[in-house]
Amino acid sequence: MKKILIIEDDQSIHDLIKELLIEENYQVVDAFSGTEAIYMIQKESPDLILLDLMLPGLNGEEIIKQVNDIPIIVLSAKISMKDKVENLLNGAVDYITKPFCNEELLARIKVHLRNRKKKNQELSYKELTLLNDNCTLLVSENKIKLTKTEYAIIKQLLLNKNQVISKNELLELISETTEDCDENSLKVHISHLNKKISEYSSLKYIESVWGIGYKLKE
Amino acid sequence: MKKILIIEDDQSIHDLIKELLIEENYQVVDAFSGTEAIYMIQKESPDLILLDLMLPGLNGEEIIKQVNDIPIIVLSAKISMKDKVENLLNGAVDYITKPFCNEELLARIKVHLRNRKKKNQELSYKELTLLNDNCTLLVSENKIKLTKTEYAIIKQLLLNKNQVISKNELLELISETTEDCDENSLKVHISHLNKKISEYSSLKYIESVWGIGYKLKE
DNA sequence: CCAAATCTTAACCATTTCTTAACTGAAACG
DNA sequence: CGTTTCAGTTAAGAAATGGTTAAGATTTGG
Repeated sequence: MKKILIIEDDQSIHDLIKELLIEENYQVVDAFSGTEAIYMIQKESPDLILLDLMLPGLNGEEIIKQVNDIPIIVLSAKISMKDKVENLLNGAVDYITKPFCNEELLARIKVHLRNRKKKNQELSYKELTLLNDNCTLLVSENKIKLTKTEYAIIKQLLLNKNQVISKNELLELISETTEDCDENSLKVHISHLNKKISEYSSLKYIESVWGIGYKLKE
Repeated sequence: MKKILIIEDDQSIHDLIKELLIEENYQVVDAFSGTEAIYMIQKESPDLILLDLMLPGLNGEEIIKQVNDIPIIVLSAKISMKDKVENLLNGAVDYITKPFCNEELLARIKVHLRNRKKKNQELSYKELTLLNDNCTLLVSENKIKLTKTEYAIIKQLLLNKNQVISKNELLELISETTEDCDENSLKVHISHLNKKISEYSSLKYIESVWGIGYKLKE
């Protein structure tokens, strides 16, 4: 499921686009100002960005310059050829003038998502780095091969660093990967994980919180 | 120097565009009919195609369907949204309605050449080189003949070297070539591929990642 | 329309991973 | 201090996955 960031301060237009995208089964994240946009790009790393040029805070042109590897489609009421050409040359991949036709927007979104593979973003915490390949954990440069369940578990812990995850929550979160996993099975997986990590690190990374669940050691 | 193919039967428009592109230091090749276009695409393998839809011989829509990995910008007087959307979905990367502004055309050409540069990778890896003929893989000078499904599989693996591709993803990617392929069938194809490659190489190139998918051996 | 090439199906076995369950140790609590 | 409950470790067996092969179905090319 592809993730699209809508950067648009006009609430009604924003909602309109959002509804359209959700109907087409895209995951949508929102930003209503330039500064919020930069934050959301880093936090969510969307697959594609729809950008209105006139924004409070940082303006659209600045955002285009700061983003490198996510396709940006500019949606703008500015129809001057100078704007259009400049933004395309600066890094936008398309420029659609408002008002636009929904079908055309959707078609152009598909064009730019086509063939694009999701960016390789890595999760990390201290010496640990989880690669985006579903099976590798780095412990300070050393590659450890994980099973898909172990990968799912450490991924959730890394996504929630500094927080305790209850065992039920964790089981729920990994249920897509590993269906029939109960608490007993979970503690075996955690044990395996700690054993694998301890081969390359003196820290015991996964800590249990008595009666509640697990978290990464501080 | 990038090579652009202009497919346009109207001589005056054709010349206009050609002049514009040459001024911008592009190398230009010409086609004035659909059939000539197909011939020129094979002979010249241009980096980008500018395509007028209404052509003698094969029409533009057919050309779009036949071309896979060269970006096509449609230039058309047809302004109906249906045409626009259909052609974009069928494989065109952009659609500019005539009459158009020269600067916009140049900007959009740059956008799509830029995209292609990022995407375009050599289809080779260590001793392996995949020829562009849909059926030949070189293993250090030795030609191996592949079936179209085997070709599609190794192509996707080469396009995603250093990454694990899940079996579902792989099935999705080759579905255009081979429709009714399931996981069982896939593992047979992979087995055949490894067998063929192993005749000329001691490395086992296609590695399975247990429970996840496949990747090329590091 | 036939022969050859290719693809899918299914069975077999080897391997990896997961779960189960028993045992041991530690924390909470009266 | 002893009991209870939870956590960690371990090993064994169950289950799932991958590789190989061959047979039959389907497609392709002459």
